[in-house]
Amino acid sequence: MGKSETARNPRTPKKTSSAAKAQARPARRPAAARTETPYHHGALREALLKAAERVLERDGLGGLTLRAVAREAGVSHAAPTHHFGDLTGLLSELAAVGFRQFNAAMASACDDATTPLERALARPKAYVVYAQAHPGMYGIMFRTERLDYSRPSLHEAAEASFAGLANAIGMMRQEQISEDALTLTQGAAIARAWSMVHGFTMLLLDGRLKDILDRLPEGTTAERLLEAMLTAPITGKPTGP
Amino acid sequence: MGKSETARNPRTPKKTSSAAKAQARPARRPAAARTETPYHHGALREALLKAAERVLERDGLGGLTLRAVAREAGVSHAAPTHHFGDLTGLLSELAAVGFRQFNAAMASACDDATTPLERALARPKAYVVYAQAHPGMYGIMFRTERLDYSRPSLHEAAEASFAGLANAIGMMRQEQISEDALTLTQGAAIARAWSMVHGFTMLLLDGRLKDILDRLPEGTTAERLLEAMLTAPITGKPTGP
DNA sequence: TCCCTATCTTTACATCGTAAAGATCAGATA
DNA sequence: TATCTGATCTTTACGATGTAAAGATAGGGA
Repeated sequence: MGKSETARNPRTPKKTSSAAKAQARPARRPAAARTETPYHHGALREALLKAAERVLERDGLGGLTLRAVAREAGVSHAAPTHHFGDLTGLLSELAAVGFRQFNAAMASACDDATTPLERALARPKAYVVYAQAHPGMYGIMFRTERLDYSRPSLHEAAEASFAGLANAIGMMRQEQISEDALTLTQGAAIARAWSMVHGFTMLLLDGRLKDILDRLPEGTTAERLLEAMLTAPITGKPTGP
Repeated sequence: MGKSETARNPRTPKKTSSAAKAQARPARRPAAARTETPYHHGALREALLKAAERVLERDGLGGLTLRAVAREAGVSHAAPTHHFGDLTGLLSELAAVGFRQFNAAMASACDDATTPLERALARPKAYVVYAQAHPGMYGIMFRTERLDYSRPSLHEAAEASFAGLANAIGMMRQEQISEDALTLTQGAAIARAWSMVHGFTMLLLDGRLKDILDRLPEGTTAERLLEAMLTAPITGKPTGP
C-alpha cells in the first residue's frame, strides 16, 4: 500500500555499469531458472494473462484494468501494451483463454455421460457449472462489449464453442448439421438451446432468478431448476411468455 | 471541440450586482417559460435523465459517463452528483426509466393481440423489438453491473417487469400464479420463457446469431427465427427433413 | 566487436469519478 | 422589507485509468 505504481526488484535506473549489471541479475538466465524477473521477462505475455485471471477472480470485472494486471505481474503499467496493444487486446486474449477452458469443460462433461438423458443434460449443466465457478471469466466472454473477434485466437476459440453446441444439437436430433446451410428447424433448435442456457446463466449470475428460486419448494437448487426447465413436457401451446 | 468542460450561457462569474443579474436572466422565471437555463435549473434531474438517454443512443454504453451527461445537459460536471449521488445512481435511475418504457411496450403489444397464437408471441416479439430499437437502454438494464436495486424506482420497475412475465405465463397455462409459492413446473415455465427470450436477445444484440442467420434460408429474419424457436417442440426427434 | 530490433520502463496527457468548498437562488422568517 | 437558511449548481482538486511517445536494456546476428 502506498507503493508508487511499480514495485520490481530495485534496479539502478541510470547507471549502465556492467558491474552493477552482473550483480543485479544472472549473467545469462539459463532458461527459466530464475524466478526474479530480469529486465526482459521472457514469457511476459503468458504471465500477464495469468495475472489477469488472478485479478479477475480476486477483484471482479470492475477491478480488471491494464494497470492492475501489470501491477499483479510486477511490471510497469505500460508493459502490456507491447503484447496486447490495448485493453481490448488483453480482454480479447483473456476471453480466448476462457473459451478454451470452457470448451475443455464441455468436452469433459460429455465424455462422462452414458444414458441419453445424461448426454442431453451434461452440456447445459457443465455450461452453468463453469459460469458459476468462473463468473468473472464468463463476464469477459459474454458481458464485455470490448472484444475484438477479428483476433484469430478469440475467433477460433469462440467458433469451436459454437461448433460444439451445433454438433451436440445435431447428435441429439440424429442428423448431420451442414457446415454452410441450415433449415429453419435446425437453426431454431440451435438458437433455442443456446438462448435458453445462456439466458438462464446470465439471469442466474445477475441474481435475477433468486426470487423464483426462493418461491420454489424448499431446497430447490439452480441446477434442479435448469433440469426441470430443459426436460419439461410440452403443454400443447407455444412456450413463449 | 476544445471547449473547456462547461458551456453555459456566459455569466459574470464574480460580480453580484443586481443590475447585471436582471439583465442576465428573467426576474422570476414564470414556470418553465425560459429555455435558457438559469443558475438553478429547476428540473435538472429530468433533464439529466433525458440527456443521458440521448448520449446513450448517440455514443453507446461506453460513451455514457457522468461528465458526458452533464455536458449534454449543459451543466457543470459535478451537477449530477446532487441528484443521483454517483454513477451507480444515475445508471440505476436510467435503468428504471428503461424498465418503464419496456413494460409499457409489453402491455401495448399484448393489447393488440387477438388470436391465442398472437397472444403467445406478442410478448417475446415486443421484447426483442424493444431491445433492437434501444440496445443501449437494454444494455443499461441487463448488461451493466453497476445497478442498485435497493433504489425504490428501479426495484419497482424491474419487479413490475417480472410480474408481467409471470402473469403472462400463468395466463397461458390457464392457472393462477401464486404470489409467494411456485411449483417446480411453474418455476421452470417462467425460467424457460425468460431465459429463452433474454438469451436470444443478448446473443442477437452481440451479433452471435449472425452465423446462424446467414446459414438459414435466404431472407430469414431474426424475428422469424425467434418465432420458430418458440413454436417448435422442446425435445424430440427431427420434425422435418 | 558493434549495431539492430524486440522488449520493458519512464514520462506525459486527456479523461473519468468523486470529494470538498464556494457561489447563487428561492422561500421562510423576522 | 431585509436577512437568513437550505437546496442547488459551479469550481477546484485529487487519484486512477488508457494510451502515446521517448528512453533504457538485453539478445542475437553482422
